[in-house]
Amino acid sequence: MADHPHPSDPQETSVDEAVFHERYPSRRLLDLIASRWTPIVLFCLASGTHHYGQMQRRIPGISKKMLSQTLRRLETDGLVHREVYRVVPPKTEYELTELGWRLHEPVRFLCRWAAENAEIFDRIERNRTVASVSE
Amino acid sequence: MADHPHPSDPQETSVDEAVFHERYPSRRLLDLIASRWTPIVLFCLASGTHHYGQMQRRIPGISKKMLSQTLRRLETDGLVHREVYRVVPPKTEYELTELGWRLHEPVRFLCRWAAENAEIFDRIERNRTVASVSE
DNA sequence: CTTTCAGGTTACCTCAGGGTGACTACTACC
DNA sequence: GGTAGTAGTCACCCTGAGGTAACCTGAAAG
Repeated sequence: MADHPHPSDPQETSVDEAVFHERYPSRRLLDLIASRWTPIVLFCLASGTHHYGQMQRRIPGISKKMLSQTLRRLETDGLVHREVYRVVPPKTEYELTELGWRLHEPVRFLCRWAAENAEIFDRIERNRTVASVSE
Repeated sequence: MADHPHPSDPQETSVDEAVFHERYPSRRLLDLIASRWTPIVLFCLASGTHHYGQMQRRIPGISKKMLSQTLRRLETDGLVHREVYRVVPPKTEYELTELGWRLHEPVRFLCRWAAENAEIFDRIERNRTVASVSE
């Protein structure tokens, strides 16, 4: 599948070597923010410490399962701190760690860029619908 | 699933309304760059016009199917221009459109940020392996 | 006795993204 | 007649992300 590099083409160094190998930071960053709920949860916590139920209310459409799953992943990654209070009824608090705050930065950039360039996405959508009509 | 907003909590406006609704630019941008091969192909074409086979050689691990599928999606979205030369053997050229170039911008930012903050991902990986060992 | 509340877990199902391998077309070259 | 080279498509399968619904805990309140 991965061909031998073409000896006859001098400028043909692989893209992957440069930036997108699985273990390169760019790929890792993409993997982190690509999952559906991660950036949303990150954003939610960026506005302050939250309880579980509070987050579920603030993020419409998220299921309990996905909320805990996402939080657990972020916790083991060290991006979110989870503080459990052994009271009845239970109480748990989530907040971003320093690492979490740093990751919030590129996500915030993406959102701002997307908002400022919103018209790009309208153009893309138009292209897409034109294509599907004349197909 | 999505609860009624809690009337007793004044600051509890939904995160989704703010930035991550399906139709909001930030979500659209994420959807675009989240798929495995899209940013790679974008990056590859950012270094100049390419032929199909040239790209397959420069992007190790990509299958013919995913390469054409990705290129087709980018084409119908208007991010990539495809020029077919009806010669034998066949020849096709791909290049970024103006729209494609604009989308290359945030992707490039992500890569640069990731490279500059590479140590974050090492820390995350360490956290992850520690967690899996003591589990 | 059973319902409520917060904060979950578990089992089960679906669907899309992605991978593999075979096959196509057309001509030139050996 | 066979094979190579380019640019694909097609049919099939597999995996993992994500969704749904039921269940659990433990004390307190009705």
